[in-house]
Amino acid sequence: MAWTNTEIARQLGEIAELLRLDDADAYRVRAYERAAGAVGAASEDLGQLSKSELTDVHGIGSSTADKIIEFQQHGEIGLLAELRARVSPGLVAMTRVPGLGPKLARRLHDELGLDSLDDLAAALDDGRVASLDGMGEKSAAKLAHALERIGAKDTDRTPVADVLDFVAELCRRLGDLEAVERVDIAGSLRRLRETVGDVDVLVATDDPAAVSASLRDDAELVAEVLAEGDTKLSIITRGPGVQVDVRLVPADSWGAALLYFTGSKAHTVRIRERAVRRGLTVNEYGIDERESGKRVAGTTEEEAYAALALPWIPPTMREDTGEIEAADEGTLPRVVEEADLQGDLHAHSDVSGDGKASLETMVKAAAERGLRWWAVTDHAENLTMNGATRDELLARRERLGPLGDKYGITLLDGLELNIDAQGGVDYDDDFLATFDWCVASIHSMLDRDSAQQTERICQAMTNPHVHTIGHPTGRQIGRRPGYELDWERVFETAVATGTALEINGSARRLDIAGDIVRRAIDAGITLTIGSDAHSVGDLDNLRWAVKTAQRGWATVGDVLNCRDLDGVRGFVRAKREDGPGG
DNA sequence: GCCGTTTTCGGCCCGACTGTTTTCAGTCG
Repeated sequence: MAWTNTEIARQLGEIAELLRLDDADAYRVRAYERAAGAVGAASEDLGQLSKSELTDVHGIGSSTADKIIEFQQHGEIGLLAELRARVSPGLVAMTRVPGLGPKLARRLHDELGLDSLDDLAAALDDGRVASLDGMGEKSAAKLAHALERIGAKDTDRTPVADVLDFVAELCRRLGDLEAVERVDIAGSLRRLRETVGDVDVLVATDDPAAVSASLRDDAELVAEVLAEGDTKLSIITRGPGVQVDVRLVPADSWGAALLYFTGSKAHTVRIRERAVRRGLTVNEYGIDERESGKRVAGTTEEEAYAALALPWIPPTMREDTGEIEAADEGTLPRVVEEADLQGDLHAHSDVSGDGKASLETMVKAAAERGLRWWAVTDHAENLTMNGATRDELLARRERLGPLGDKYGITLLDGLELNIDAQGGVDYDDDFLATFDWCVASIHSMLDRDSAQQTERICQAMTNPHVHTIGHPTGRQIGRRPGYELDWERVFETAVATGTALEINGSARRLDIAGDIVRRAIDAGITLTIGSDAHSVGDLDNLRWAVKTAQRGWATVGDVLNCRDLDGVRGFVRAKREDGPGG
């Protein structure tokens, strides 16, 4: 079988990491990092390509192409095997400590014989690290502290769901300060990566010292100050205990700073290289002519991109996965935006047990958000403890018309069905046929293997009354991985049966993820967006679902929620009439 | 190791913060 791009990218990434520790030429390291990124972003299976096809991919040259072919043929890359033999795993582990990079790790290993995090802790404790040339008590104390911090966590990244509320409050407080003109989230949180390493917050101000001092002294938000300078304050927060870097810039640098600090790193590097080719230089303060130093852009992001002859690129697409090339060629898709949504296709009321708000409260909130239609998809009866009975659902049905009229929104009579071990769902076809909209999801037997979960989902899709599959992989970010579905089979079955796949907007789920969204679109799948709201506040999840859709380059045409009521009903009808048994 | 609107060779993105080395290297994003 062919190796996946993900695995090839991992191999190349590990080569880069080990080369860096082996003190290799920095540009050679970077070349492997870039190649790994290019492989990870490729939409076709690189394991199948010839050498000349491989070198056609930007970032892959002759040498890397040989490595990929070597891996495909032998399941191993000789260079990586050599590096693994030469660079000890303990050395790699030590570089996981924030503030401890490859140079210092190498010295600790060579000069002090340290070869694990335990060795490092001991050497910090007895003063050997502090006594190294160029080190001192303060450096050692910082490392000891950083080591303690990573020791308490099993990963150095935090799920977005754990930081969103806290960061919103932090931004609100910053925004209330006299000296603050603008405040916004940048970094991976703006791009909505599913986990964040640290949080970047951008502040426009004429008085950075005042802003920095105000936040630094806010004991409710700040557990610890890591660094404080004229343009940056780094803190560890209370609450989620995450690092937040607050960048302080003048208002006329806002756009350049937003571009710079939103990243991704790969995207901004490409941007700066493009600038150099055009005789410009880009930093967080602006875009300047290289020769004269004359400022040509910087106040807004649109202006900054325009100075590089590019349209504005949505933050969610800035991963260097082809967006710069597409923008350059004028083929960047206009991705779906929250304002394009006409409705929500997955949400709950307290008719099913885990809903936290009444049907009327939810309907009112949905209408106030400007949605034209809203599908209430309470849990069906097989969900132990929480499912609604047939009678409860029939009673709910009677209320939908009047409530819709009262609040000026059309309500779709919906269900969230439970996919059982064999791919069946809660109710018979006759009863299901009386509903407007059905999501079907796996809520039980989450430990089944990949083949079984794929089979359950594909079987459920053959039901003419199952319109979309809810949170398809079942993942909960930071808690449990999703099942490894056989995507090719899932896509084929979805197309054959006219079934959609959901992008679930719960920040804990973001399921399916952006990279799968992109593959699904290529396969011709229709996507649905679901807030999976169990409370009024959860309706905000639509925003996260939309951002996830953008990460997969989804357009209005790919997302069922962007259609009017007739469009949704047409999709439902097409499935019932054309699907197996329809 | 990769790449080409100066180049098939010789470059390759930019700046802040920290600690400590009185002029800068390492790390980070």
